[in-house]
Amino acid sequence: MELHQLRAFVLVADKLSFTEAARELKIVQPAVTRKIHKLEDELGAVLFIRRSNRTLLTEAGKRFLLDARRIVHYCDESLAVMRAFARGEQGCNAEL
Amino acid sequence: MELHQLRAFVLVADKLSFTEAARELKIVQPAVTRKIHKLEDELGAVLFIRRSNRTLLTEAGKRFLLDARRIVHYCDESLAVMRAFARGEQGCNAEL
DNA sequence: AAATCTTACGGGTGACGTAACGATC
DNA sequence: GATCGTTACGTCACCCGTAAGATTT
Repeated sequence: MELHQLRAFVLVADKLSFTEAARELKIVQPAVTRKIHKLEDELGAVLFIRRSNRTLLTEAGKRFLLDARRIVHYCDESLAVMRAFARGEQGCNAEL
Repeated sequence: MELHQLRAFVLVADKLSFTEAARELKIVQPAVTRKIHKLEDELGAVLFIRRSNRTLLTEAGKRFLLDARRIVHYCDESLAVMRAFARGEQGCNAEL
């Protein structure tokens, strides 16, 4: 399980569309399909119901979305904090 | 930023040793070095003080460790839950 | 027929492992 | 001189994009 998979999953879940998610991620639809499929394999659970026109979340998908969203959000936040912190204290702080 | 980087970081921080972390990850030391360096580049902050024999956390490293540990733990937990969930309800639950 | 997701295929980037190097005790 | 982290290098695997296929409206 990797972050780029979670980011893709959250986007697809939000848009309920692989096409839209791909556009936002600035990659191509097949790439999104592969990311999600690999994630599903690793989880051992199907996350979406693909119905030609409509894309829906399964129960497992709904459940996982809560976690995925929180994880992604937390990572983004932490990354921003660290970058700000680093900017503020350019010289790395040794403390031996 | 990816999970495998965070996992490596947490291990190195715990052991305070790239060598030990590599052994646990079942990869080789240079691979760990590269993971950490890439992570540091992305964060824009140095995480470790490499002092020949000793490896220490910088202030930035200490700070980031809290987040990284939580994120990794949360991912592992969520993954376990999802797998259990999937095991319990083999047939994916449609709900259209 | 149009739109959407999937599968197949070829190519490029990234990560790994081995080996050699530098530094510290 | 032994240990530990880094750098260089060649190889392999993974992921992407293009193209073609299947399905539904």
